[in-house]
Amino acid sequence: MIRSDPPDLKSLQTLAVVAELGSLTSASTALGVTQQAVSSRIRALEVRTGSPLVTRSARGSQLTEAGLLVAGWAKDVLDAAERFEVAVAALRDKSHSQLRVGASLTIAEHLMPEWLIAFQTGSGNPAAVDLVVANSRAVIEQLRAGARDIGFIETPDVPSDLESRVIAFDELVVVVGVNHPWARRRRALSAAELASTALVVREEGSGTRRTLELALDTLEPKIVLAAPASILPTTTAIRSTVASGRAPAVLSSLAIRDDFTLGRLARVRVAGLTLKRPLTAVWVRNSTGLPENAERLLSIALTHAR
Amino acid sequence: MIRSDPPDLKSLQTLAVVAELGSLTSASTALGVTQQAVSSRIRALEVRTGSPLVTRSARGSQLTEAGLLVAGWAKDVLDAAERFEVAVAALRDKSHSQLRVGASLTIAEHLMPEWLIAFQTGSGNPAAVDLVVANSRAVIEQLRAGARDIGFIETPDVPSDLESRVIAFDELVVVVGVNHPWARRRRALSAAELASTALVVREEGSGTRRTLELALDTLEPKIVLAAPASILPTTTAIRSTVASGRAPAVLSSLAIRDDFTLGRLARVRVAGLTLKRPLTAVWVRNSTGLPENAERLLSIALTHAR
DNA sequence: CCTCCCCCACAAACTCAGCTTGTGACCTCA
DNA sequence: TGAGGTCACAAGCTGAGTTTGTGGGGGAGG
Repeated sequence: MIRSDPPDLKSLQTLAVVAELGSLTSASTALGVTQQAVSSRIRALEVRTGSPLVTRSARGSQLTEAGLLVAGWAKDVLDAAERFEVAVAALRDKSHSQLRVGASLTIAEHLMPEWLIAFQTGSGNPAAVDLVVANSRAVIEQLRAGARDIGFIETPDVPSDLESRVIAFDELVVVVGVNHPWARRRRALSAAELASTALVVREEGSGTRRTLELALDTLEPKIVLAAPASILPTTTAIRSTVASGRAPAVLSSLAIRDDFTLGRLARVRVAGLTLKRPLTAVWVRNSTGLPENAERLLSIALTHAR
Repeated sequence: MIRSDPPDLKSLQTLAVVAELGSLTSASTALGVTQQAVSSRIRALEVRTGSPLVTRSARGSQLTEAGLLVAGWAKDVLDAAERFEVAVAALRDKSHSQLRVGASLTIAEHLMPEWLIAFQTGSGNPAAVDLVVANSRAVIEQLRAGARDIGFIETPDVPSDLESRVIAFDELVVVVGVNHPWARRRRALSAAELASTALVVREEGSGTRRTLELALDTLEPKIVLAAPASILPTTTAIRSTVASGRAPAVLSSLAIRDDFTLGRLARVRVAGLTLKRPLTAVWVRNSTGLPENAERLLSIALTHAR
């Protein structure tokens, strides 16, 4: 499990700025370091990639073909880092915040970072966001107590004393490692086949497991889930077990987006079984209505979920 | 343009390993550093995020609620970093490679990293990939000369002496900054409106600009493009100009995926104008057929493009 | 209850990657 | 030809992150 050393984000950022400004010197002033520091960062990147990345001239520096390519790849990493930063900032700025948001874990993890960036970008006033992560029940309690302006939860059971709006649907999907026989199946799996197979699951009481049991329960004839292959505490642990091992798992499609596109996991379709649960925005009903910032975040969430 | 300091990937990786292994000490051996180093990295992350991330005990360390959240966000960054690493490795390993790939810039930049990860992950033998980036004509020449095993290009004009297969379609889209009036339009733009507006464009001869001119040319009555607002050399430069400024641009949908989800750019629909161009895999027709590795990359490309 | 073991925190010394400072070569443009 | 720009090389510095060394504390097992 010894991966290679991760790339240095400062160097990647430097390359991006050089690409934008067209010279090492101007990039150095923009970054607040000396020209030599920029020069050395770029050189280090060139050593690491094994190709010249910029053509230096007396009139500035242009990216080479390879440089453009690397800069493009670097942009993906830097964008991901920006999402991370904004999300963490929201977690930290619990003080003097102008918008207090509650969210369940899946939403906070996989959707909120994008929403928050759009929230900060879209408007002139950079409102401080206070994000609290809790399960659906706790989010609802905090809303009622006036401790949150708006909440995002995953359960279908929304109390009637709260306003709510469905944002999107989270689908649970069956996934296997790419070497699992099911990965090459053409025909859809039957619900009975799935239920009779030992799965890797979260501990009892987890939302995803409960949703699966409920869905199987509605089928006729009733199907009971086989004993699990193993019980693991986190989604991440399940993910890596499935990727390397032999047992399938049922996970939120939000949680496995990357693994799917990266080819680490394969999705298996199941006939006659849809495991959807709504992602819902909730807020308290009162005369003043939804605060403006909360309103904006809600509309962003609706837009992004499409 | 002075962004905040980027996060330290080593710390993020450390958090991920701690989450997986359940103790700082075991994580330290996995990472090849001392327990104190791991402890200090986690502590630094905790200072940065302003919340405790792990609960230390005599039996190991579990992630807190906040820790799980941060670890989830960190995973996105680490995955992006992995894509970067693999793509760069392909660029560097020009020697003793078992698969020689040619690709045009857009494909190499936005699709190849994912394909390469799947390529390395999916099979037991980690073949060295030699990736060369060039325009479509150069890729075709290299294929004919036997210098490449397979190529991926963006033009519809595939010579008939080569085998080819369409992978997907790249669509050009009209984008504006989020504060641009078009961003709030409900009705689609007309082609004439678009053409009479000054755009930010690549220099003459660029593929995207050519595609736009051709599409407008097929309309009846013929529409001629207005003088550009500015001419910029790279897609990145166009992107930031559009994001902050007043002029629209026409860009590949692949190039602006992130800006769109991050809320930096907004897409504008144009009535009666579809700017699609095929992304095509090409290889030489010969008796031995496509080498096995090239075959695998092709099928990965087909799968991922869906 | 005591002892051993494992896990983690604290403190001080170290070390080297990356920075700044200082300088010079080179190109371009007027 | 000189002035103003760009970038590279060299040497010293500096501090963030590391190792080394040590101690506290909680569980497990006798």
